Amino acid sequence: MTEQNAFIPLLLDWFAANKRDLPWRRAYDPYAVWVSEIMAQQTQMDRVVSYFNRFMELFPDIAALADAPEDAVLKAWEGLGYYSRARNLHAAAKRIMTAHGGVFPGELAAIRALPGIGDYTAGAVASIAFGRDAVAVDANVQRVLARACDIDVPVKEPAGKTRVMEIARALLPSSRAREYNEALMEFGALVCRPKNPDCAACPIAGACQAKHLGIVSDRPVLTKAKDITPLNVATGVLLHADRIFIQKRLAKGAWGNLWEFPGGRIEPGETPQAAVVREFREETAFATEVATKLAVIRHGYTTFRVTLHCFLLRLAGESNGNALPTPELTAAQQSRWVRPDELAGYAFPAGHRKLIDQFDGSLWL
DNA sequence: AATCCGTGGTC
DNA sequence: TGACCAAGGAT
Repeated sequence: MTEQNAFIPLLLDWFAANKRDLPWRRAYDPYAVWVSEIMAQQTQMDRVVSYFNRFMELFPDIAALADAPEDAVLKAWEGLGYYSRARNLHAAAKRIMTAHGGVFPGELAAIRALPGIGDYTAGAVASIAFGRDAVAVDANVQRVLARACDIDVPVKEPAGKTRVMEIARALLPSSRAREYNEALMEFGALVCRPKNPDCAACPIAGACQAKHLGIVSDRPVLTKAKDITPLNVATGVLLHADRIFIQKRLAKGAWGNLWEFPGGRIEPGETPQAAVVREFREETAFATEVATKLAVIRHGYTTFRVTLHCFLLRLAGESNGNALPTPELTAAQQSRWVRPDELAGYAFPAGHRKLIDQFDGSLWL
């Protein structure tokens, strides 16, 4: 791919005139750039900004983040998904305090060695925050270069990934990596979009091979998407003596270290009501019964499409007055009986958060 | 290499 | 409505 680095200056000009006014672009402070890059993984910048601003208010610098309880960091991340990012961010802040004297490292290798930072993020922070000559190849860059240079192999597979990386490195204008990387990504997000790319307004259309060949919609070459699995799940809000039972999930697996209401898959032939009672018995050893059905919530996560049946539960049989029983936990690391107004302070998976926000304490007290 | 890990927006 | 997909990383 030696043909055209001719379009790079056009891209840099386009970026200078069209870049969005994002908060971390004010001073390009390494901590702010780092947080923004972690938050932006597998989502879009527009969705990140409000989280970013709140995060920086709560944890204004690396020391504040390192000193914060992990629960507080996860609460600030609630709704963003991929919560290992928040756990790794927190762990990395602690490591920067101990191993780097509280100063964010400026060398590519040192950045890459931090937990939660891979090739992309290391290149992004090194270039954007420190001006290093490093590439940052994300899905935008893959798409833009696949179209501009007509890459005919899937960019998500090793061969295509390597190809894009080589091109990106070859085109990198020395000492201008920040603008270069940001320009490629911003251009991919705003003009050279996955669907409906705005070729009519494209500043590099004249140099785009896919455009020239009339195959823009065939670039990048996509790999087949994974099948979506429907999932029926039951969960229960156990209310006793004006308290609600919640448990903290295990550190590993989905929603690690977040809080939740007990529940689980509805087995074939099983009613949602039976499932929630069974799950409560298995996860807590509590004997419960359904008081009312609260809601049916639909939401997706990774490759699943969940139908979440939500119930209000009470303890079955003689409940020993207002005493709050102690569970035998099998699927959680700890549990609490909390007042309904305290639910707002805990980080829940999105499906459970939807349930909480839907009732907001109005029904269960 | 393949799988896991969330969520919400878009068309 | 449902399939696709986004400033990825860890194992």
